Amino acid sequence: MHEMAEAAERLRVVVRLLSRRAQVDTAEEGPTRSEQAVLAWLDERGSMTLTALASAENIRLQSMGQTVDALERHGCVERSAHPTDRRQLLISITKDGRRMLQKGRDLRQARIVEAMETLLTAKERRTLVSSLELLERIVSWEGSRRQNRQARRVLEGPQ
Amino acid sequence: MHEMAEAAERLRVVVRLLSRRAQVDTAEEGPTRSEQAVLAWLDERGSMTLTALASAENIRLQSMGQTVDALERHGCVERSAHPTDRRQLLISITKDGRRMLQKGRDLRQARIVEAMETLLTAKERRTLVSSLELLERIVSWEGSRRQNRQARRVLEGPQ
DNA sequence: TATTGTTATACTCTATAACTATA
DNA sequence: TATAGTTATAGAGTATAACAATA
Repeated sequence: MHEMAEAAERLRVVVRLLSRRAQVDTAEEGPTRSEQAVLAWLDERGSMTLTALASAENIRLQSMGQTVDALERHGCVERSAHPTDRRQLLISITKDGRRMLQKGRDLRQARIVEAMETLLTAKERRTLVSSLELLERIVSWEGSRRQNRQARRVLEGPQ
Repeated sequence: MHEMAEAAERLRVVVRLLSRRAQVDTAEEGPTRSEQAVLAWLDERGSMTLTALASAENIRLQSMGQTVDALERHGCVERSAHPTDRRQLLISITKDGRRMLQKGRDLRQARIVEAMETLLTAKERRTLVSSLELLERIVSWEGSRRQNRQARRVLEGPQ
């Protein structure tokens, strides 16, 4: 029991540090992390509404609106009218957006791949890969007690 | 080669989601995540200067100043004069600070421990624990190409 | 001159509240 | 009345720049 509490603590810390590093590593260049996530969804899905994007990322509609606004200002996405429901707007990725997506992937992966290859043995790399599935399971778990105040996340998406 | 790029991508995504979950899970109650980290350092080390805290968390002195200011306003830490060097201020945790630290630990760990115990088998838990050491190694790696513009981090601390 | 710290300002990512337009 | 989206505002967690005090 104590053992899992300690593991949870270490996980929390390392996640916070990794998260900050991811933020710092791509400053100045390429899309921000949340922009990157949106571009990846649009690249995979073709086009999505704001509501769908917000639900996919498990954030509020209004928060997603700000990210999409920024992407639109940079010419990475476009809004277009929904064919039948005039309340909805379909958001799609542009050619420039795809370029940004690739640039973001390259920038973000470079350091972490180098770290994995430099620091870990082949066996350790396998352990790490195995644990990814476990972390993904944990992060998509909704908890047993209270429901989130928000709609279910759709976690099977890209980034 | 491709395999590690994919692993890096998955790691990046899961870290971002875990990080947001950690943010959301403790809203409204207890210390914020960065306050929590500072309280944990002070609890372990007794007292530290602002510079030492900033270096420990690998953030700028000015950023740490803001976190410490907030903690001081809430009565969780105190500043006191350094015995010999009048430029330095020693920051230490108060009794209220220790209470907050414990509260934060309880709040933050509850969900993740429950997830680990509910979702993972004993073997999977061992895999996860093994991978923590690997992630810690990766996050403390400085990279081979360019040096960070910042001082080295001291990573062996608590949270 | 180098080190420690403060103050001012800004950006990212998320939130809530109040609103409009359409179904 | 419910749903899709916008606008305004705020807080957490960083950052940089310019400064003052002390070593």
